[in-house]
Amino acid sequence: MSRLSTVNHGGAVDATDARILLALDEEPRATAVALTERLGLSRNTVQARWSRLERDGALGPFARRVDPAALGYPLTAFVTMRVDQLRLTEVGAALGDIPEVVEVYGLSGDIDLLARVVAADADDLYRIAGRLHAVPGVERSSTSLAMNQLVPHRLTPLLERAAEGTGRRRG
Amino acid sequence: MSRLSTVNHGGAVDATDARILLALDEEPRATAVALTERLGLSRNTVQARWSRLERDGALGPFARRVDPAALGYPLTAFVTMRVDQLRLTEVGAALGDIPEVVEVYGLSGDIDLLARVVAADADDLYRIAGRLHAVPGVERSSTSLAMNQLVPHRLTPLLERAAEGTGRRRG
DNA sequence: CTGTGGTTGAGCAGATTGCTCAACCGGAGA
DNA sequence: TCTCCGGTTGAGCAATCTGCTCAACCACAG
Repeated sequence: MSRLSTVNHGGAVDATDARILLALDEEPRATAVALTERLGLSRNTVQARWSRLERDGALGPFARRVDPAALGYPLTAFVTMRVDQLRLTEVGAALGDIPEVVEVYGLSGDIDLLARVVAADADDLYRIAGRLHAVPGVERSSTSLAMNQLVPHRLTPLLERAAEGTGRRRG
Repeated sequence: MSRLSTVNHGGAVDATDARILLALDEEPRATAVALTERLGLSRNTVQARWSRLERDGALGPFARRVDPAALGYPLTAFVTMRVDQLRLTEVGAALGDIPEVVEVYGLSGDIDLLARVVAADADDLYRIAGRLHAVPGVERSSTSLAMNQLVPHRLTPLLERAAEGTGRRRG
């Protein structure tokens, strides 16, 4: 395998990939041909890399782009939990059964779990928070409502950084 | 009132939209024609709704699909912070200047801010955490490493719920 | 020097898109 | 009940794009 601008394997994204991703970020519905022109690459290259990114899992599921607010869940809250470590798996499964639980992380430190939940309104959130708290194995939980997004989700800065040394691989 | 392709306004997603989104989730590169067949809708409908979803902001930026790990940042951590409320905006801006800060929420409760950060490795994380802590206005911060994802990010359950009363309009 | 792998340009049949039009259909309002 | 309105549908068409294959290049590793 080469290293200079390699369609690398394993999950790394090189500068060219990053440029493709940035272009797609600006124009999600762009065709391969459009990227070809914008990036000055050949269509073959664009398609090969794009396919690879999609296949190698560098791109998460499409649903990540869906805005919960548009779906009818304008409220977001974070629930921190302390749980019985022996029942961690069980708790994870139980949380997974709650549709409004969007994601759950196991954390280091004195908080065991962090769950991000969405809700239709305050009552809904109250109900959901209660449901989380009631999960067997959960010893304590605390719910914080997301009041505003100081920094909305973004990866662009990192993509731009990755795109900088165009053609170069990571050191 | 809006007239331009108004399936529903404001950002609500109806059952048909949800079905389209679910289909796209299964096959992100699906063509409109493919969706047409899979969903039993006309091509016109699919295209009109898809365009609307894209334009009305029901779909977040493409970059949300990019996996930080593939980008070279396999570590995720959550940093909770208490800040000088008067300097909240200032702090937000400062956090936004740090590329590894993927998103920041202002929270209710005794924790003011929750930042999600990604890092290349432990050292990198340590450096970034330090940088957050050093932001003027930040009084206290605590970093927790995301050890594992008990529930990986997903919206499918909510989409399925929304898709259920197919043919029914928003409530 | 040679093998390897990524990139490029070319080509082609077939699929897809963007757009427009007319006809339908059900609900809201007159 | 009748009429208007907006969403849905089917159809059609030119232009574009995709999927795939090939041969030629090029830089690097061995």
